[in-house]
Amino acid sequence: MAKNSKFWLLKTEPESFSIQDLAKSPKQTTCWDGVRNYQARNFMRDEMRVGDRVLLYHSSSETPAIVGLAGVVREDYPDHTAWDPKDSHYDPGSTKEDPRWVMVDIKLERIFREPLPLAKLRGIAALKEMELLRKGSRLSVQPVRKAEFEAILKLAQ
DNA sequence: GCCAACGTTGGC
DNA sequence: GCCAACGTTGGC
Repeated sequence: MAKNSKFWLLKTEPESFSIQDLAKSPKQTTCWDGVRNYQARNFMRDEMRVGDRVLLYHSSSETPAIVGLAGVVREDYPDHTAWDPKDSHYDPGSTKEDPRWVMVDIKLERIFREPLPLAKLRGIAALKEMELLRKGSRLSVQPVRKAEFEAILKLAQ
């Protein structure tokens, strides 16, 4: 792990793309497409770097939970799904000359043996200020503090 | 399915 | 630039 690597949490709805789907992907790698929120995009575009560590979170599922670990293997490049009129994330405002949305590639590192449910995380003192646990938090790409990341790894072992 | 908390859009 | 209306996210 690079010295200056940062930590992130990425949300996904397992019904559309789960960590199990990532495990079955070629090279266990996927492009993280479909992000259509400026703040989330800016994190991907301006701060996510190869080697950064990523927590994967299943949202809108029966038991919302952090389910595993991944790493950034390719930095920001245009999200081509924004150009596809048939894609649910189509954005006519994004052109090939001036792409509005970006994505990164992530590679699976591991699936936690036991997912860490939101309800459990709420009881952990070290995570009190975690963005994920903030009321009304909706960011699908969010930074995670080093201490938070380490506390979560500890819970997952 | 409900609804709180957001982000975006567009009239003025 | 304000802000109401609307759409979306996501836990419960």
